[in-house]
Amino acid sequence: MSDLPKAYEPQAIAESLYARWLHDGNHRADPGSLKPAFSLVMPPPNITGMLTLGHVLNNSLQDVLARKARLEGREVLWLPGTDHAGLATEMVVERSLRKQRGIGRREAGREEFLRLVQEWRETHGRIIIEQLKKLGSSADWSRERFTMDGDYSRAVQRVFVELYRKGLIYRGKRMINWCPASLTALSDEEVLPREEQSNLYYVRYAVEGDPGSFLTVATTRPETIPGDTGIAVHPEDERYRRWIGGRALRPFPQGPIPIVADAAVDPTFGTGALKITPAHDKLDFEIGHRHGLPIVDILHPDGHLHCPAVPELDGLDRFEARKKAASLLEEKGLLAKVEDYLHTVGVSERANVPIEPRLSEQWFLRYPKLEEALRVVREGRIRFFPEHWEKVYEHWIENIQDWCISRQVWWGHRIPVWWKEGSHRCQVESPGPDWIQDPDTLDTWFSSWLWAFETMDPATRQKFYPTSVLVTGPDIIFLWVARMIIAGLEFQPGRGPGLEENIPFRAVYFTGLIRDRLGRKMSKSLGNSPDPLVLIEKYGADGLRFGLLRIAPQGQDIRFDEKQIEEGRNFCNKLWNACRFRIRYAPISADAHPWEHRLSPFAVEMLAALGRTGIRLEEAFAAYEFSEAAGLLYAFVWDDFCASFLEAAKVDLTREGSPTASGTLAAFDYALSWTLRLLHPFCPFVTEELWNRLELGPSTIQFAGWFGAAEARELEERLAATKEAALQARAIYQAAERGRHLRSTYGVPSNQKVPFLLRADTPLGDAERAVLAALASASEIADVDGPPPKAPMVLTAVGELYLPLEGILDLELERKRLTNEKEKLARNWKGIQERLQNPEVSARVPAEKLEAWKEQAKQLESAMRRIEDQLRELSQ
RNA sequence: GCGCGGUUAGCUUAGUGGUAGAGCGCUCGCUUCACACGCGAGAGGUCAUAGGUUCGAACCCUAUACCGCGCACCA
Repeated sequence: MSDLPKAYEPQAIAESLYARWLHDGNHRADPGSLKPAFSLVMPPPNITGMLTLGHVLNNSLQDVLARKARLEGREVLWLPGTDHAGLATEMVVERSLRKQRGIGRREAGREEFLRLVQEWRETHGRIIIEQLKKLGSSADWSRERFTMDGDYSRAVQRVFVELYRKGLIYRGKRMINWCPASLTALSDEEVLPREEQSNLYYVRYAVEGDPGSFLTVATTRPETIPGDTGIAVHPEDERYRRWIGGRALRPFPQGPIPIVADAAVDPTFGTGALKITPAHDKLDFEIGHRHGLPIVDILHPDGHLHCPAVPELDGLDRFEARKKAASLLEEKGLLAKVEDYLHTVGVSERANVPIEPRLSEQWFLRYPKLEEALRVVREGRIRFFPEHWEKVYEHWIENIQDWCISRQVWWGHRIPVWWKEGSHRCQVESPGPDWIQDPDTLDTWFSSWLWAFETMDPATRQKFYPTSVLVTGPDIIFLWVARMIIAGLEFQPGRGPGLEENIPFRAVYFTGLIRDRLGRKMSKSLGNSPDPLVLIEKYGADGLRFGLLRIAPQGQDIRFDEKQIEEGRNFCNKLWNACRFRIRYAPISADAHPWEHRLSPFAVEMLAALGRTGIRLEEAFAAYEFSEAAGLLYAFVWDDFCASFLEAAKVDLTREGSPTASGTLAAFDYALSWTLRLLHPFCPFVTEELWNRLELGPSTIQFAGWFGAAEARELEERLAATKEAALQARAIYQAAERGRHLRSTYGVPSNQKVPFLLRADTPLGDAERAVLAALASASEIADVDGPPPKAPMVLTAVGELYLPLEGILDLELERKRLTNEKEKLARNWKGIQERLQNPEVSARVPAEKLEAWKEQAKQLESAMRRIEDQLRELSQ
């Protein structure tokens, strides 16, 4: 055990510690273990992903849970992996293909393109995994899974076949969300609403057989006019009633279209007349369907117009066409007016372009087990933290739509359907050489919804499924969380048929979103997302983790500020230096029993604070309040342990023949040993390093036990007889603080030792007096019987403290200070008196509370009297 | 439009009925023998607004405003 470097240098230790943990297999989960199980599955990051602060937060939280569980003696499985992210990866690879060879995936061909994706995945796909290791994540990397692994892929296909046979998966021609940039269908959940400033065009349609009459329609999309096959008005709308059943003239290509009545039209919006383009709008499609209107598709899949009948528009991009259509209308005198209009458009999550509602033949899933999915959450078998996400979940389940699961994407799980001469078969293996497999792949989420159990072999499932908790962001509550619950209930991977055994997790912890200092979302384009690896480089993984977790309250977004990470690092350094201090005194005891020694009041008080912290920590963890837990530990280490106890210990340890010195060392070692373990989940590296350097126990801290509520209570019981001592320690700390206030008020510099005088309420022992002197930087603290002449005074919990320095007393200042103090006390006293004298209060407030107030008033009175005495003294 | 959160010191926030707490930042003083990634002291708040309940409200209720999020077929 040698002296420690002056400051904690995270870079120097992290790598080798992590390598040792891996080498020793410390994070491997053993399904055969007899220990109680604790398990998590890591939300698999995309293979295109780079580590973001969101990942840091999410994985730090999981690591805290995993490491705490190991310390508690549980068998932990934290199962990691990556997600193939069909569309995202395909876009990334296609982009680089275009850049390098100037061709798209279609020119390259399916086989060649997939080869390139594989290649890309091998070189880039695990970057984020390596980054997670730098964070200290204690996942069981030997079990790393990938959603395109052979076994996993087969499971995805088997599940498809199973659901198909149950009649839950079907093929249908429906209105779906089409992404014109990625050229694929999307599910409703992958379409995000975005507010856009656009225009509302008022277009005049001539009414057939009624010369000079026009029906004006308000639309945001004049470019879809060629696809109009009708006009709809509300059946009760008096303005248009006479025209129902008639026809209007479509401006281009010119032609008559029927005017129909439909209750879905809102007569109060726009003009109350709606142009019907059944091929390009969901509502229009429904109305068109009801009235037997033809469907005219005027868009190519890529969003360019396909309408040879209107050459001016044909081939234009949809946004170009919009402008062109407006000017065509203008020319024809059919554009009544244009208004500015703010509205919401659906945007493709990945490609970030407005989606097109499009009629298309796709595969759909009718969700099974919805009743049960609702029930397991309502009945608390799965608990959400924060709780309010339950409502969001319920609302989604109750209004659920069939899931469009096919994608016109190559990178992904190929749909297990085989075609021959227009007929198809659904099975995993090919039915024969002349059968052709469906070209489409499955939505990536159709594979991730199996993640909680298809990543586990039977033995692992037996031990670890259902998992204990899922830590994830609320942005994927539908995409992933809800679907995983449904999958668990439907496929029943658990030990038995009960709901309880098949839910994928018992709790879901939703993290907050990390925003920048100005409250904006982190995004690449804003350039406001710091690189976590740079932060790790600067502050260490421990500093980053602790700093971030301390400011991440449950359920609230986090405003990120690098200052807070700096604080995390400073905290680690504080801990480091407390250990550095300890090493200099005496050998450390790995199994200290402070209660077997004679203890100073300061040691008692610190141990009591440890006990309090332990109990509150347990409550915080039970409620998944991680920032609360980190805050408790921060306060204990910084305030109770370092600022108070350690400073007092300096006196005890340097006093010749102090009878409490051995107790102070024992208390130090005992508290430090537990503190390191309590902090280990938050700061794995520095705690492991210190644990080893101080030789506090076995070769790794990771399984060294946990200071839970039971241990905390046991400690409190052992200290029960010493409550008085703890109070005394607190009184001395308070007196020292008041003394420093006096010094500061009179401008005595910190480095100048000055004598104090004390009129003590009860005699003060030498040891306590020495600590008070040290904390107040006093050269001595001498007893007096009465007020010394003309010396500034403060009231303290141990008596009146005077600073009797010749010539420094500023009478005016001192009078003002004391008068202010008295007034403050008086205000306080008055408030209590009013309460006590109010008959309604005494009638309602419990007696013990009244007693406490009376006691408080008495103390205030005594304090005021003393200040008055002093004021009188000064004016003599 | 409906629903859910939030609004406390310059910033980040704790505080679910009895005199508003912390960290950062700021000001001042300290190379005090663990730590300047530190130590000490101080200034700084009509708890978003308006009503209500209560002896008493940051806290409970009702509106309003602003911010964020979810949901929704008003073109």
